[in-house]
Amino acid sequence: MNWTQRASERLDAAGYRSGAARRQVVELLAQEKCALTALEMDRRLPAGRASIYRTLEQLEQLHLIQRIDIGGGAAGYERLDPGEHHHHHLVCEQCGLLAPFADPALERAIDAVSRTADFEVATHDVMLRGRCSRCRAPELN
Amino acid sequence: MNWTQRASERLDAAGYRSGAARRQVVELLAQEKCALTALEMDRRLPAGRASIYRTLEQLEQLHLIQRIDIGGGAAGYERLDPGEHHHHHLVCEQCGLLAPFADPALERAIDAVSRTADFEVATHDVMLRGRCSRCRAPELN
DNA sequence: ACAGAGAATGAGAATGAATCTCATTCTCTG
DNA sequence: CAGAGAATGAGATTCATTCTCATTCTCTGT
Repeated sequence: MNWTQRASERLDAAGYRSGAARRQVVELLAQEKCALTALEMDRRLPAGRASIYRTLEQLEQLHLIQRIDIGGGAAGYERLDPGEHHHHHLVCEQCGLLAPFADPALERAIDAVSRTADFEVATHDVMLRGRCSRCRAPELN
Repeated sequence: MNWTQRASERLDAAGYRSGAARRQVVELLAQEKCALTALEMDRRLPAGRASIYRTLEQLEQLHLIQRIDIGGGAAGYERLDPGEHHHHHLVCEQCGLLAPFADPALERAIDAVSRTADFEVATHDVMLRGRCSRCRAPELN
């Protein structure tokens, strides 16, 4: 079963109704490999902004997508597949390139802090910022 | 030498001129213990918004303050002292409480990833989100 | 001291992201 | 297949941030 099907089923099960806008957003997210911003979706789809944000909110609540903070006050959204494991991102401050990475030691350290803290930790974000290899080789641009 | 002095000296050395707005921002940041948003500063100071943002940009460039992303599309700024060691934050998603924490194992894991990555990593952010102990004990509110 | 070059300031307009409003359209259920 | 009420989307609104530019202020050189 692919992500599109899983998402539709879970949305239905949660009591939401199916509509044109929701289908468009789910399909776009299903195709895309990396994170997309809400306004980028608004540009690419005929659906209205409000419906796009509403759908993203529902999908996030059901853990079907992950919202990631890509500097500049904007958020990106990407598909969350059950098999794929949890990962974080490297962002190039020059060109905006987003690259995923995963590291068990990092996750272990975060889990340890979460257990110790006087907080009920629900989620965490890690973002490494710098320059990608492309931007470090200016003669290529 | 305190932070206010250090900041003023470094700003002067960088070629910026001293003005009323800059002094106000530096003094406010010097007093405050935790992160402040730019608009909070705008509310508390007679200085204009534009000057506040300009000063924050200069201070950040000189590593005299640190900009931290406190969800909701807003940024907080806090003083960076040379002696104090690097730390991250826990944010309460209910009341917005910001609490600092530091963890050597976490830093080691991040350094290891940074070395391995095909990126020249300059900075990193870690944010743990959840509910603070106060918000978990609703009878107290 | 002080004049002058040009940096700093701040009021308000502009931009960008996200949220809200509400009349209309569409989906399911009975 | 009718009706209750959810979904939709155009546009207004809010909030953070950035930009513009006329005015004020800081330094530097004399």
